Amino acid sequence: MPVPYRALAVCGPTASGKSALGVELARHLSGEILNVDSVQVYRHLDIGSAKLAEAERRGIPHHLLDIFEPDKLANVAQFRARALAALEDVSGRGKLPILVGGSGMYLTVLLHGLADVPATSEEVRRAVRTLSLDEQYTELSAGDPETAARLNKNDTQRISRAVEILRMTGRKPSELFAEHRFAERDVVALVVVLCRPRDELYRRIDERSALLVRSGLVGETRALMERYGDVPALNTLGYAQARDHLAGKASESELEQEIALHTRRFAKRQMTYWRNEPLKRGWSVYPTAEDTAEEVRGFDAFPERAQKRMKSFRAFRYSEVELAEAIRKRLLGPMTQSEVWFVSMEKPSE
RNA sequence: GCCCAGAUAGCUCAGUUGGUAGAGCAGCGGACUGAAAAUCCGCGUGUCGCUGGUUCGAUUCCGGCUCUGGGCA
Repeated sequence: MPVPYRALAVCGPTASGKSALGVELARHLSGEILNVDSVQVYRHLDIGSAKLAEAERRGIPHHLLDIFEPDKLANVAQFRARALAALEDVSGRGKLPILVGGSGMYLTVLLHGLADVPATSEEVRRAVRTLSLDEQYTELSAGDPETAARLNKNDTQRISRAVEILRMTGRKPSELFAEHRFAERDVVALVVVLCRPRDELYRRIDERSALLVRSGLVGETRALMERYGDVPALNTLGYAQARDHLAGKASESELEQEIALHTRRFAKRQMTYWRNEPLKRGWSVYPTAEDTAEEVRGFDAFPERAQKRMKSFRAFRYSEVELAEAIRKRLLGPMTQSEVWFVSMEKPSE
């Protein structure tokens, strides 16, 4: 087996400033950007997915953007294949690959691989979907009681997928996943998770939502709908709300608020992911209990009582230059497994 | 200035014939193996405006005060 690729990753919730930070770090560390965002991989989904404009990329090469057509459902397996190729390319030219994006599963799968299951078959998928959810769940319960017990009866996507795996392989998903356990180590990454106090993050989300609408999200959505129809790629943040707006379900001012609302919820799910994923994957986590680091939470936006229930990230506070220097030093040393740094920036990077 | 109505969760409100309270939205926590910006699960988070009085006990009844609407001047 070849030596694992080594990479830097910049992750964290949406609107935290990952893209801009990635570009800055690429400039300091002689790196190139590899997109790890499940919507930015689509061609023509530009405004709604908040792709960096050419000028904002500041001459840094960006890979894995615009690699799929909107009417062909992208998936994490295809992404992984393209990403490994890009890693080889960038590493081979002596540049540091910098993985930037908010799609947690895309990063997990890039680093740890996927269970050995054949690609989604449209035929099987169609056949499974002719069944009601109850019928699918019954079939799953018979074929793989363990997976049926693990999944909630309402989890349409996972139940369908599990039944597809059963039918395609004749094997239980629970066994296939147990054999794999994300045990591959094709990429060893230093994962920087960008943290912000929640009130600050939510303010940025409000601003971004307004900006998307002002920049022409509705027009972009209309054009995409006319060209491709109501494809799954448009069942995503911003586009889904713009679609409702076009269908007359929401006014323009409601649109902005709806986008902000759904974006906040998404950001919260991302924070849950990054808080909990590193330990599950066996990554080293910094800061440790011994490190002096500040707590990052929603200090100001919520009353005392709410704070008690809100988990915080302990994070190192860096300026961009200090962070780049710390990363450089770390990457010079040996790294046999991935590690994650929770980091907050001294100065907003946008 | 006077009259009326209101003041309960972050917001809009319900409720307690006197035994410290519950809905919606917002919010918070979690799951996650080929749609992951998707999909799904769990959780009320409270000085019942302040202050006296009555009472075993007041968020509830009574008085005063403050604030917010509306009306009359």
